[in-house]
Amino acid sequence: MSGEVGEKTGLSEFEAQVIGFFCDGVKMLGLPKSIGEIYGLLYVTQEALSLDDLVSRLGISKGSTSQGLKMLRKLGAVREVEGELGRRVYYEPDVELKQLVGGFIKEQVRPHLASGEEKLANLKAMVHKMPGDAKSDFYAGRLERLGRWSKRSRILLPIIQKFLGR
Amino acid sequence: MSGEVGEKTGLSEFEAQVIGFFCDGVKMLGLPKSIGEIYGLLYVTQEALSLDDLVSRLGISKGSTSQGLKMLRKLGAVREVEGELGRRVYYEPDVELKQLVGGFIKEQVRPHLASGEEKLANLKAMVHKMPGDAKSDFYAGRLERLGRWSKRSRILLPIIQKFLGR
DNA sequence: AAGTTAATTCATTTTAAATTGAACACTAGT
DNA sequence: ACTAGTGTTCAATTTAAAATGAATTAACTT
Repeated sequence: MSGEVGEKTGLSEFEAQVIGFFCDGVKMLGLPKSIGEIYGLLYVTQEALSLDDLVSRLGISKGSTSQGLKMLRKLGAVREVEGELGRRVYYEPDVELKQLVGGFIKEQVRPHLASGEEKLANLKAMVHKMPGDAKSDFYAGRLERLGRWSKRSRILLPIIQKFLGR
Repeated sequence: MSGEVGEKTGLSEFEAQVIGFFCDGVKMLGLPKSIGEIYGLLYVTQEALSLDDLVSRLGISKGSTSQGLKMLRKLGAVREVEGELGRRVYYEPDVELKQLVGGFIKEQVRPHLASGEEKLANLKAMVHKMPGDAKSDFYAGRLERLGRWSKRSRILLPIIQKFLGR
């Protein structure tokens, strides 16, 4: 038995399945399973949940949960809500696809694209320093093409966001 | 030292950097580094290369290379070209972004989306069998929303493809 | 300021994924 | 049908990523 969702003590079959759904989803996006578990449980739960609620219901460690919430906050996928009494923080999910995708693009996609463009610039500089022979012409052509890929991707992102925002 | 590109024997600094560029790229897409190395070397090389060429220049195993090429073929990211003499197969990269994205969507994205929709259908069935109380209404609402996410993603894919195809 | 509860950090452990390489399979040539 | 050259498969290993949990920090209470 391999792909189980924690010890899922006290999770209904329905809840466990929804959580599994989100685990698959975040895996596809290259995020850790725990992120899917946390967001998944928040998504199927009407009330806001605290870190300790998540730990005890999901049966995962406090450390994972804390880190998972940190990431989810950065992605704008959860928001903190006022805890009734005491200083405990409660979380609820942001359920707007627009927000979720926006956060993912901003935090995960754009940084990679940016570092790629940086590397590309370095490579172009390297080709410039080469003797201008047939091979360096070939290289220049290939790099130019990569530049076009990068540019298109950059243009595409806001289109995606616009499409998903209503 | 951690993020090195193979033993890169006989790879020029320029080639190694281009390969690194593609390694980062495929990592972002959740594909193994070896895929990036193979495609990367094909991308910076004017001549078509055989499996053995890739093995010896990249310093990775035959097994990885064979599996990597298999995946790249399935993605439509490389094509076989006639080997001069002998029965050896030579590969060159498909450098059209349209093709690459199309293959990735077809092979990696659509299957996940499809299995997600399947799971969603199961969940909807589960809610139907529940007593019609406030909680099941909440569940139904959340599942409906997931359905909209899924539908939108499905509609978005061809838009992306159209945008990237010229 | 000592005590209490909540949350974070991070060195270690665990788990999952990718890589290896030897055995196997296919094809062509002799 | 044997041999040599190519390519694939898959059990075992390695590597990278994620999870754990004890120690630490922060925030509040009395």
